[in-house]
Amino acid sequence: MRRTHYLLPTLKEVPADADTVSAKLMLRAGLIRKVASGIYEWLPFGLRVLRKVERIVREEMDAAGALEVWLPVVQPKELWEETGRWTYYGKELLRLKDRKDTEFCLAPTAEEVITDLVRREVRSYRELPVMLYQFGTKFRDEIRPRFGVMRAREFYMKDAYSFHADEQDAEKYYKRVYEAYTKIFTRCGLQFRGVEADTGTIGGSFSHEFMVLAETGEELMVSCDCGYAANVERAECRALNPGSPEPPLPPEDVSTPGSWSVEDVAKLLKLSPEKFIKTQFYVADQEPVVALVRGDREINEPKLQRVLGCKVLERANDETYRKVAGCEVGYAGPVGLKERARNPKFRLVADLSVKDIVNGVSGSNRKDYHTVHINVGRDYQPDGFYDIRVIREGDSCPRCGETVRFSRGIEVGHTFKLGLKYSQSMNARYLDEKGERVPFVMGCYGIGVSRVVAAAIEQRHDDNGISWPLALAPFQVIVLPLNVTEPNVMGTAEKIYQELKDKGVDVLLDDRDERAGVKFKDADLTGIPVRVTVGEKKLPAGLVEIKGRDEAKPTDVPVSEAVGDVLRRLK
RNA sequence: CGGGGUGUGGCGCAGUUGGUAGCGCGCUUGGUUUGGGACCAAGAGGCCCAGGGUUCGAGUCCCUGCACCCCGACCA
Repeated sequence: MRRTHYLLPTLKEVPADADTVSAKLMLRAGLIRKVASGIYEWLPFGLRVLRKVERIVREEMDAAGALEVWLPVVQPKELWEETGRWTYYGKELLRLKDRKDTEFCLAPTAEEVITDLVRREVRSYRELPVMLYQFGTKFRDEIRPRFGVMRAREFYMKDAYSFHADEQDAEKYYKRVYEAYTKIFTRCGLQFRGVEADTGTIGGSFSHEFMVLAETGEELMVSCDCGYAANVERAECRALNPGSPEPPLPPEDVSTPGSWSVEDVAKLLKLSPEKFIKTQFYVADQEPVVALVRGDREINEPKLQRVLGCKVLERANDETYRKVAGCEVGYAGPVGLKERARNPKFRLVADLSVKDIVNGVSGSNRKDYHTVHINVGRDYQPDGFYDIRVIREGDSCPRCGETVRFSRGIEVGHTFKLGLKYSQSMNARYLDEKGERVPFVMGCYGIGVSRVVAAAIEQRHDDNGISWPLALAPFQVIVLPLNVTEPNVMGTAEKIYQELKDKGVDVLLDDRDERAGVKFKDADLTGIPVRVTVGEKKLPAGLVEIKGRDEAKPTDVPVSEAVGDVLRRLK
């Protein structure tokens, strides 16, 4: 491609509304332009990258036995009502009406249509398993779009859905997709990690997120040398090391007027927050629940929800709190709670972190008083000890016990074992060997294609601009004649350009009549991996300069060997 | 949805007590330059977000919208 015939509008200055590095660079390097909040145009240069990602994803999905389909963006209300998501999905679902006032939505995902398709077309166990996938525009009406295309409202995604006769087959297939994802992100040249993720309200046994490692990432995860890796939302926690042993003392109420937060009371009583038992109130499917966690820790609500097995988990309001605790908000504690409670019908669950607290401190269920020297078993007994807290710096690995490491990442892929959620609610069944109609076991697997592009930049850039991994680079090579009016220079550049093109290399010839500095700056900004510079300085000696985007200095190469040298670099 | 901010050539911004709009970059033309975003000269390009009001006169003051950005809440 010749630069003079290629729309590549680079910017010296950064548009004021770009927030992250990748958003700034995508605008400056001419990949995208913004049309509205969270809605972008992809220019030729950006689209090339998107297509490269798409191609890798497609090849690996095909290799994993998935079949590509094309599903509608505009989807009828009826299907979404079948699963309850027409109401449940909330405002993120963009709804619209056609001229006859029939209601539709713009697809944020495609479980409904795909399940509908498969229930109509797949009838027998003989046809299973079947995995279908598509690339398509998704629309999620995010409250606050940001980070450029990373959290956009309209984005490009690959979504795959598999249908199986039983759990085992679904899990087998799940692993296959996991491996395909690993290949995909490896081929993309990204540093990434597959981590255990929260299965959320959907349930099921498996969910993994694929994170591109980047300091600026939105997601926080833990990992360990033993191979354990998980999103902090999901990461399992062990019981904590008990402090130095001490004899249990008799419980005692102490006056703490006006202080109720762990922080304030700890200061007042000159005790460590680790001695505290924090008492939090929830409502799980209408039923009140009291959860205990050590004073310096936080309840992990998704975990609590899973332990309780409830559909909806909310923080209790003040009224519920008072009703259950029988006291002012802030002064509740586990001791005598069940006896004091006006409505004793609630569950009391404790995190593993409170199990070993000796002579602990908590609210006394009486305003302005706390109880000290509380001990499990003697003073209170929860219904059970569970892992319901958020993992924290310094915690140990749930597998091997070593201290876990924390890192940040960008979620680019998510694999999910759905189970029967959609097949049951949509009555999608097949006939098994015994002639019985049984629901499909399903899995779903997404990759944010447009997000991969942003993540690659977020991971690989420097002060001068982008540095594309070879596999994603819009052009692999840029040929830079420094003076296009000099026939020797231009002729040599043309020759190298043509030869590379003939070899099937994606090559850009910067044939603009611009000063050297402008071209160098643009080459760096746009991040093309290999640069061939043809200039009057070295050409009389029969040399051109070849430089990798991340190399500090160019290498002199004889003109005759230039193409060969470039090709070696592309391997 | 709550709080805050910003809307002025393509981009980044300035615009005084209200007097009819400017700078830098970019763009066009000519010249000089020519190895890391050159210089000189001459140009083109504006319904100052929209609507209403105050005023002899509004980019500027006052209402009302809208858009965009930031923080939070929400959602997963």
